[in-house]
Amino acid sequence: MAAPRIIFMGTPDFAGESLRALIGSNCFQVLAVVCQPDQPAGRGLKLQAPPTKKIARDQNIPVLQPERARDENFLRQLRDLQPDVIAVTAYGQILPGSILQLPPHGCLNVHASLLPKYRGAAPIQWALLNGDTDTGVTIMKMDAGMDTGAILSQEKIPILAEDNSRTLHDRLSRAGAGLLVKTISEYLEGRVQPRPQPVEGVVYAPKIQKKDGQIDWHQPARLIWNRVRAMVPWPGAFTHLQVLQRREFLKIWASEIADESGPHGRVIRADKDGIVVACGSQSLRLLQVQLEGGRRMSAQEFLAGHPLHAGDPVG
RNA sequence: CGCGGGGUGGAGCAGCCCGGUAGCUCGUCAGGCUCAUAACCUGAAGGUCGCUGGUUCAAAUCCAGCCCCCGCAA
Repeated sequence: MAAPRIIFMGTPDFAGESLRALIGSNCFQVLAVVCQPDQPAGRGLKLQAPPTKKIARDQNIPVLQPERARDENFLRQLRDLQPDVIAVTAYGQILPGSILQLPPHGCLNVHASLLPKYRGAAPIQWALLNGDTDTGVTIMKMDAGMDTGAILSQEKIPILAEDNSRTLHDRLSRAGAGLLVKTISEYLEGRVQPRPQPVEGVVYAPKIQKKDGQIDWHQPARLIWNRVRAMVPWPGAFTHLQVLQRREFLKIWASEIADESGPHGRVIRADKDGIVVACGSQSLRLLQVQLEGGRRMSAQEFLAGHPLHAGDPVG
């Protein structure tokens, strides 16, 4: 049987892993890669090519970047490629029915959670925010709803104490990529059937916003710790610090829960072992921080130039 | 030309506005104290002050250009 004809739709690094796996498996003909248009990003707001576009370019695979996924010309281009199936990973736009129904075998999607838990844009962050101890990836056959498609396969992945959204993202993207390659083959050969998602256990994981990084020191240390882990690398859990008459942003990149307690939002102790800040219950030891405009550094380095003492307010 | 902060011994910072002896915390090394220590005390080493040019008797400090790092915004 000839190699299945696939179109890949996906934009960020998470998708890049899937794309690489599809190409690397040598089992498929990747006809085209569809991703979001280049966006102004970074300092200076220069146009940046999405990760998947770079991969496609290196492999001489045609790239399509429609402004809107339901654009007529774009749909015609897709149709002309005559895909057997479309693989979608973090594409970034809702796909209209006209695309979902375009390939004979439909559209398969990689989602970074064990559906129906965490439908939506930020499944990884929400798993950490909620302090889950495991999560996973799901391959589903897409339908018109938001991550409501029938499940083809799932793989459970443990969440470690030292995980943050970045590390978990990386692990899940690799797991998703592997599972995608395996599942597509089985699906096209008719060896797996889509199973509707359970009606129980639906949880939504809305997009994370900048303000979600704001730390509320009234909360128990464990919740704040979860937030710190969830907000790496973006937007970063942040609080404020009085520095030389000025209230500055302080991002917290790594922390651990400590037992000491005190008035919340106050420094309990600041030494080589970290900056201990009292929370609603227990306290949080800040291990790695970054002041506005500065580099990310260990608490010890930070303290060398920004002395903090017991009782100093944070937040 | 999106907005803004910054580049000063190994690390983190002050000094810059109002030019003129290189400062602080930590680390390193040596010595001391101690049963002992990452604790404490004493001392020492270590810097072309991002690069280039300009102004000046004199530039970390003022001016111009360039390189690099970071926050916001996306």
